[in-house]
Amino acid sequence: MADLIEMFDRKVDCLTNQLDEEELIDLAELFKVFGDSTRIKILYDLFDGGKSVGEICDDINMNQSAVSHQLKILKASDLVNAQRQGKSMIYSLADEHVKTIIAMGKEHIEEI
Amino acid sequence: MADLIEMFDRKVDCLTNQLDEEELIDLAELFKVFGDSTRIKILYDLFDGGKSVGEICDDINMNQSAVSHQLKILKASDLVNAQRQGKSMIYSLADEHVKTIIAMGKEHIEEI
DNA sequence: TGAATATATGATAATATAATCATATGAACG
DNA sequence: CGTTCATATGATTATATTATCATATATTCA
Repeated sequence: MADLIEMFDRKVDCLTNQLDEEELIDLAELFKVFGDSTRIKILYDLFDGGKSVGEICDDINMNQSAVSHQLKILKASDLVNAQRQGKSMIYSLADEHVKTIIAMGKEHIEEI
Repeated sequence: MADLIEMFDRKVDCLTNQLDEEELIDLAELFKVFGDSTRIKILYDLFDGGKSVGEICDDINMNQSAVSHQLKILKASDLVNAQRQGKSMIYSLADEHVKTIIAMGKEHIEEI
């Protein structure tokens, strides 16, 4: 029941386009995840499809432990999915939002 | 709505112009600015127009010094503009990108 | 000019974050 | 099983960040 009420509240928020304090805090949490160069390199590296941890390490030139720690954060934020394939773990972008969010940021930086 | 989708597609296309490491670091810097709840509250508070520091403090319920420090960071990132009006400083969003970036984040959060 | 108001700034302390190192877990295969 | 390869995790340390406090600067107006 609480779920329903919460869901309803979210719909209403969406309609009125108002964000309450808690949502703004969640938003900040989300952007904080994008706000680290290692993580954003990982995300960008995954733009062209799923990759193993080892491949990511090679691509962005960071050691395995650092990458693994950051992948954990990305996964906890639902920005990437993980899937085992033999000895490897294949990470991939969770959805298209990741791309659009990065695209928006890029646009701002380029001062279009 | 179709306009929006079209716009996002264009942005994503824009991403095919590859980002180099330095640009990715700049991007992370930008998102880091959005990744703090005080700053994002300030930005959101400015959605409906320019406000003085005092008004912002009241709206988001933070003390003047904290707000001023964060406004400085927002200004350095070109996310807000400042303009003196008598004894007050009026801060306003620098451009529409701020709104679209926040809107993208909101959409991601709501779709989980 | 001097008081009052609005904002900015510098120093500090508390907290958060990320890379590194060492080690643990898990899968494949002889 | 035991070894090897791939990834995850925990502890530690170095660095970054933020709110707070005290104070400085800037503007208006009597």
